[in-house]
Amino acid sequence: MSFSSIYRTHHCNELGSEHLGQSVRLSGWVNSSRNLGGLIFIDLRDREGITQLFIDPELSPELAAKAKEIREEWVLAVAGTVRARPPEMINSSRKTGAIELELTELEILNRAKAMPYHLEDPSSSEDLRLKYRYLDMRRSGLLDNLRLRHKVSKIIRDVFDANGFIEVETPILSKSTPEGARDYLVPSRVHPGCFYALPQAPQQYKQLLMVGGAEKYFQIARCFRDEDLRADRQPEFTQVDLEMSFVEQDQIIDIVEQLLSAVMENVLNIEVPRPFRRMTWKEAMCKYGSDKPDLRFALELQDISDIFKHSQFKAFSSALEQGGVIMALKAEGQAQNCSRKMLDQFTETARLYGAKGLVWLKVEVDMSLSGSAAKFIGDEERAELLRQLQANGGDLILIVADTWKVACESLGRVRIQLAEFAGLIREKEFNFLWVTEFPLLEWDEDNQRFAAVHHPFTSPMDEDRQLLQSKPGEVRAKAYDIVLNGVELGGGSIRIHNPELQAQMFNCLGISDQEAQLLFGHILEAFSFGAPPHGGLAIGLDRLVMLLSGAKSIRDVIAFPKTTKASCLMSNSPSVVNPTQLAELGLRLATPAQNPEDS
RNA sequence: GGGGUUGUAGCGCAAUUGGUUAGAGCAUCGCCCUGUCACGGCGAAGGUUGCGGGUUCGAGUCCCGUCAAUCCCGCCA
Repeated sequence: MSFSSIYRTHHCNELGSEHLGQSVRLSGWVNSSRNLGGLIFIDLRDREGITQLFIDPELSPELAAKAKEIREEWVLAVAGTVRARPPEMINSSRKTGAIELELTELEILNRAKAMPYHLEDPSSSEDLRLKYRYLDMRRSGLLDNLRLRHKVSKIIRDVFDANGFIEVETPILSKSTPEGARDYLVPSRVHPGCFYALPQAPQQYKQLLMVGGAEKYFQIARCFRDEDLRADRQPEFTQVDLEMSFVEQDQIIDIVEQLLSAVMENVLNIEVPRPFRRMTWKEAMCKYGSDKPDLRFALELQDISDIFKHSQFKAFSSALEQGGVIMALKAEGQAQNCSRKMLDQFTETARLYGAKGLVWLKVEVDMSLSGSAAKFIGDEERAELLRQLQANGGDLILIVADTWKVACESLGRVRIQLAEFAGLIREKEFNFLWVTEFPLLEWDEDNQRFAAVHHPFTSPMDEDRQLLQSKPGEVRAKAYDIVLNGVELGGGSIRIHNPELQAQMFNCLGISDQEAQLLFGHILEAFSFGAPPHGGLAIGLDRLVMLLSGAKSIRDVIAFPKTTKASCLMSNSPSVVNPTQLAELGLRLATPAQNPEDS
């Protein structure tokens, strides 16, 4: 790679003892300057590193005069001679620390105002850093994350290419569909009253590419969802999207494992054992209380309903009477470590996720039980509980009695909190996991109908097809998620390519033939012209890079992210627009505009 | 839509729990300094305590509302 131009012959992390005596040119920003009166030092920084510049005012008074006014972050082009530092002045913490550049020329390419905040201060508030994102990039390590992201994208493209995939761009101006997330809408000028939607995912296009015979498609695709944000959710984000024809689940899984292991090997130099572990959704929920379990620590939930079939304890008996379950989590040796305050926090977590409460029991040295509900537990129940959980003195037992879903999920959250508290998580591990056999449909209480867990084109498992009419809630889907360290990295499914099955699916979802035609007519028509069996998957690129870089938020791996209120502090978007723009689009505001800038 | 945290000088923080003129550091500006590397020394300037109400003789501090950032719940096929 050549850096050579009229501005520089080398970059700022390049010069060393082997360049002694050479005349070179450098350009960059002033990282810091130290004027000692009789000597002037300037640390010049470019994206590669820092080189110390040196001026002796006695030898070059005109350079010294210029250097005197130089401030942080000014842009300089300099020329000089590489010379060795005195041995005791070598800075071993810097690659270029053995040398310095004795200047013969100094050009100020640009001045800079005083920085709005200390660029290297990691405690700087995030809103300032977002407002001055371009300054944040200079020193905070953000640029390193963007480089890492570039590297990941590059490897992904290489692996896809080597496997015969074609990268295809699909439209950003797309069609709104009622399922799923809220759409971002774009008004059409030529069709007054009509709107495009920004894609939540390239889902339909990629299936149409399969009908078109592309067979192996991928795209690093921007997706848009107008929902409330989180540390791991931005209104626009990037998916590594893929789709293949004439395949079943195993071929999709294989290519994704190739992608991820290549990324791990090339980016972090970590070899990931393949094939990745697989687990059914049911097992994940029962054992870990999550559809994206973190397997960097053990701690499995256990169903202890049978032990308490005749329990006198009302919290247990009423849950069972209502068809619920009693789930338990045993934390080895944690009875002493967990203070009352900690147990209260666990209880709060369980409640946050819908549980009515959390029962905790400490196993004493004599194998008796103490804790909130100990007195409601009979001797026989106690013995059976300790036997099933293989509990010993000093263990802590946490119990939730509720509906199956609430009991598993709430205790699953407690499981994570407990692991963090007790330091059980193997932090350095990258634990990949496939979760398979997701349910196809989920009962939607609000709308009193079944809704697709994945999306309406997901194929049911062949052996469960006959349950579609009788027990829709029990049908499993050919759907699979890839999970890394408790984070859902991506998911996909084998799609329905058979028109009758698709009609049956719409029927289950309560979508009439007419509605289906209106919403999905184009894709249904496409499928009627000979659709190949196909399936695919999408990986959240932002989340993947976040995990690889160790960042706490996907904002740290996105060049210009938005805040939790979906605004950009740097450009002040969104903003009000000119009335003529609205008029052109045939739009009139029902509520007065509230420009975030004004408030 | 709901809950938590935070908001004091350009920046990150302090202010003895309601009591005099809101402080020191970094940055800025001026002067000094020959081996620094977050150089150092001396000096100056810098404030409507996010905003709006309220309680009080007195509010940065207590109360209510509001705005912003952030974390979480709902939501995210």
